[in-house]
Amino acid sequence: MSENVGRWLRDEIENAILSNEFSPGERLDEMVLANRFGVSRTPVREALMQLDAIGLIEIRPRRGAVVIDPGPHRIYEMFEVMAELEGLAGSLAARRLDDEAREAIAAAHKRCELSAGAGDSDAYYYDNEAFHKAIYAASRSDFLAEQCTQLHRRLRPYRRLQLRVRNRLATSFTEHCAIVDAIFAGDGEEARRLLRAHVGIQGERFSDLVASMATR
Amino acid sequence: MSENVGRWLRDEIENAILSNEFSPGERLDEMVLANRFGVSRTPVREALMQLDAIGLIEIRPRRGAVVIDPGPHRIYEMFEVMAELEGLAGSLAARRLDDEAREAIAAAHKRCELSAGAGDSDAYYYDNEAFHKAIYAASRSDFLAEQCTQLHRRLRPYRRLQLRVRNRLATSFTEHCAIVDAIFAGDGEEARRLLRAHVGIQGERFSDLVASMATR
DNA sequence: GTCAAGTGTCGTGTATACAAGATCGATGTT
DNA sequence: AACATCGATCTTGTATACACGACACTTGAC
Repeated sequence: MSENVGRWLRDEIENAILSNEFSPGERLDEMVLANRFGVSRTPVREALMQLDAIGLIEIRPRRGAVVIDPGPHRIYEMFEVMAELEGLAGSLAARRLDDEAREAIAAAHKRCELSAGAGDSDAYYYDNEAFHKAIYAASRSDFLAEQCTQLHRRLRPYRRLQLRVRNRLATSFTEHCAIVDAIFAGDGEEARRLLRAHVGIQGERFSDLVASMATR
Repeated sequence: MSENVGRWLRDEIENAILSNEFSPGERLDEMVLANRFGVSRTPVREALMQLDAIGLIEIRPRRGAVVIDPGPHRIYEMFEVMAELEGLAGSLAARRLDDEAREAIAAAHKRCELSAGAGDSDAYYYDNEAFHKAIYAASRSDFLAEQCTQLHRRLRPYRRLQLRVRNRLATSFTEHCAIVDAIFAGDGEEARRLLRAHVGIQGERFSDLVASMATR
């Protein structure tokens, strides 16, 4: 539990939303949440205000809070922006790479290889996350790293779906290999291009998924 | 005044911070703010929680809120990210341009020409903002437009300093011309490159400014 | 039978009260 | 004289109380 209840609740509710425990469009009743977590309405409200500011929920005056449903199109837009930011991170990483960052990326890449080889999509999910975070760190831009991490979190639920798609694990790892090569070679533009494609393809795959579900 | 006091206060305090009325590092006392705006502590706290979530202030548990001082390096990082996002917006705008967006950009560009010609840096400041917003809108990506607008706001105080630099007005407008040409020609990659440079140079100029002040 | 208006109930918005921790100063000791 | 410890005061964190608005249900009229 964090130092103050409000912040703890924010994380709790945020996780509940991102893990789809609270579905998009669902109403978040302050008293229900307060009872569930055994606190009063005050810290619950503070948590909700913060989630509203972040954009995870919407508080309509006098009408309560609902979980925002980004909708397929907006999710695609988010992937599009994410692709650009990851591309920048890769480009900077290639230019600014030092031994420490190199080791971190190599280690994360190695773990991805193991979980991809084992076909363990849950394990790969986490190792993949660590791999991308290693690249953010290597960019040596704190602000960029924060922006990427935040978007990564927001897109987590939609990304997770895709690893179950046939062959995506192997394809993803192959793309990682090329990315690592480009970064280690110091080729910033190539790293940018590859990462942009690597992330962008997830947005497109997501679109395909939605389209196939809509026409089903 | 917005529909509820909390949201109104958030905007009010946010503006006060962005216009440097509250300086970086300054302590924000809840009671002082409450008295100043004639409300109780509750909505003040809600506003502060939101500003904390956005990253404008930091609330240290039991020790109060202070305005975050990004520091020159982080501001440079923010310009770097902004350059990338504006580049993406320009690239999308070039590809997706329709008549309405074309008109909006042309009109905003025209106003920039007038204020630049008059050497009116205050007017140019606002016209420039409108010009960039027209490009965000032309990108037809709501999420991207929001991200750009948010960063634009955050960087406002630092951007404003620069228009006073000698010849920056004319240079900026010249860059705008090339950007408009690329977008209207449908050349996404050129628009991306030009916008990236246009925004990126502001980060570099800011760095120069800081450096010159530090060695003064 | 359907639609509209009014009333009641529920939930949010703001204020206030109380509790707990942090800071600063004073006093005592080394 | 300087440092540490204890205490008072001030500020934040949480709870509770009250007020106002929204929504739903009921009742009456057309």
